[in-house]
Amino acid sequence: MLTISSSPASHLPTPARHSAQGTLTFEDRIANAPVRMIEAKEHLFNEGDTRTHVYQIESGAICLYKVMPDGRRQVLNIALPGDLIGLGSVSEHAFNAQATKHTRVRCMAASALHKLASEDGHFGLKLYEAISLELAASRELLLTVGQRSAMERVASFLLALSRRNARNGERTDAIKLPMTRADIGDFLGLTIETVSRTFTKLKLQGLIELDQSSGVRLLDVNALEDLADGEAQ
Amino acid sequence: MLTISSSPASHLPTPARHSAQGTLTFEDRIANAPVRMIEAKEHLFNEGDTRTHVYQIESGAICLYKVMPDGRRQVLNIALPGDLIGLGSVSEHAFNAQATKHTRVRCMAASALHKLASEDGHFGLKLYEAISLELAASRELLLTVGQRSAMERVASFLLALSRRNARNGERTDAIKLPMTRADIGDFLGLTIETVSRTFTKLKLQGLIELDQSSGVRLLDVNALEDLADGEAQ
DNA sequence: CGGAACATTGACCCATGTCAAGTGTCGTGG
DNA sequence: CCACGACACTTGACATGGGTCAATGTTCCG
Repeated sequence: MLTISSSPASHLPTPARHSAQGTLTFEDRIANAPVRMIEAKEHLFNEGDTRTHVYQIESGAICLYKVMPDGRRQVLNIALPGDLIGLGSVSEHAFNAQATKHTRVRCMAASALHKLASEDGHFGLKLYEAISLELAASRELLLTVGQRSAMERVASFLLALSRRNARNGERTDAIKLPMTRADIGDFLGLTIETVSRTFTKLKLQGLIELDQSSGVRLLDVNALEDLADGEAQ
Repeated sequence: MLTISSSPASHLPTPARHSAQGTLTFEDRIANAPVRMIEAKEHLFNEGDTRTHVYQIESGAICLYKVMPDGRRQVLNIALPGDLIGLGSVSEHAFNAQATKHTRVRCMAASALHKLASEDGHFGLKLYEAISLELAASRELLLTVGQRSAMERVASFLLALSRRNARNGERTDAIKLPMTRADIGDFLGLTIETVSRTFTKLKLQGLIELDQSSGVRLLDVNALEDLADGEAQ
């Protein structure tokens, strides 16, 4: 099942309580960390930058991607509100993080996180859980990009966004795409043209409805699921 | 840079020392964990199985893969000696693990690991580091599968194995492929035929030499690197 | 209103998939 | 030691999904 972003700890209820050691919980700390605003197209960090902070998205969307010397681009994830980005143990970022729209993030110093984790095992396990969800999402995307057809990829993608909405208590049949066709294409390993053609094909088949190219209504979720799983026709 | 398997902690020197709390280090524990033997084609675990253990490979190779209902298969990683597999926080495995040849693994109960991590932050950070390397490798593979051509994918793959050899102090210009063309194909998102044709193409270009289909000699690493990075011709 | 950025659509092409023979290579049993 | 079968790999001929290039539409914002 394709997943948009890792959706870590933040989605659990986050009561303001204290851990055994009397320190603040992971959720508390993030919730009170300083905010930073990023404009559309602005980069939060680039590949090769020193990993200074870990961020949690409050609103907006951040596109995580890698580029090849000739400009080919692979989007690794599209991080949405609630998601943590920048986790990892290597001292430099291995990818770029760019806002697709006006975005607010909470910033926590990586060194502070590291210190807390080494002092409080439960805190460290939180990081471990968060990153292991990211890994699962990355592997799911790998399956999609490596094995599925264009139709199947786009169907998987739409369902992933729908599930994401479900988790946030928003409607599951109406999706607002927080990114361009180019971002979707580079996420799914397709060109803009193929993404566009695939949307129209899905529309002609009566599975979706398009509203101004960034609004999508899912008309037949079951059919989309069969498609995504390669069980169509 | 494409990486074969995550290559975690185990590659650091592993002197038998004790951590601050007087408990054994991660490396000590793994090194003394019970061994299990697996025959070629046998599964270590399957998708959906309860995550009971974390394993470290001593010898052999384990192919990690996901399958779709219709049988399409994506190999996520090919774990080699030294690698940890089965890390993650979800209670069930999200993929299958199958030996490609006779393999020895060390087994550590996941519950014990979890307990140790919650008690000793440094121990937890080790897990975090190990899994974050896996994530980086998975994302690198995603770039390869999503953006590179067949030639570029195979070149990246061979170089990944070569670097892997380098880290183990083995020769970097002679590679023994521990898996079939089918495994390679499903790893790179290609068919067996395309993998085979690509090998012969590389051979005709004088970049590699083949010995009985599982031995590969790299004749021009620089050219292979240019190829892998999309900088050829 | 005008222009830039984004999206759609069409025509064509090509890299890779599919299908179908072959050709090793290896292990087993006669 | 050889014959045989199983399996993996290679190679060829052909088909096709998705890429490329180019034109047109649409949306949005100054």
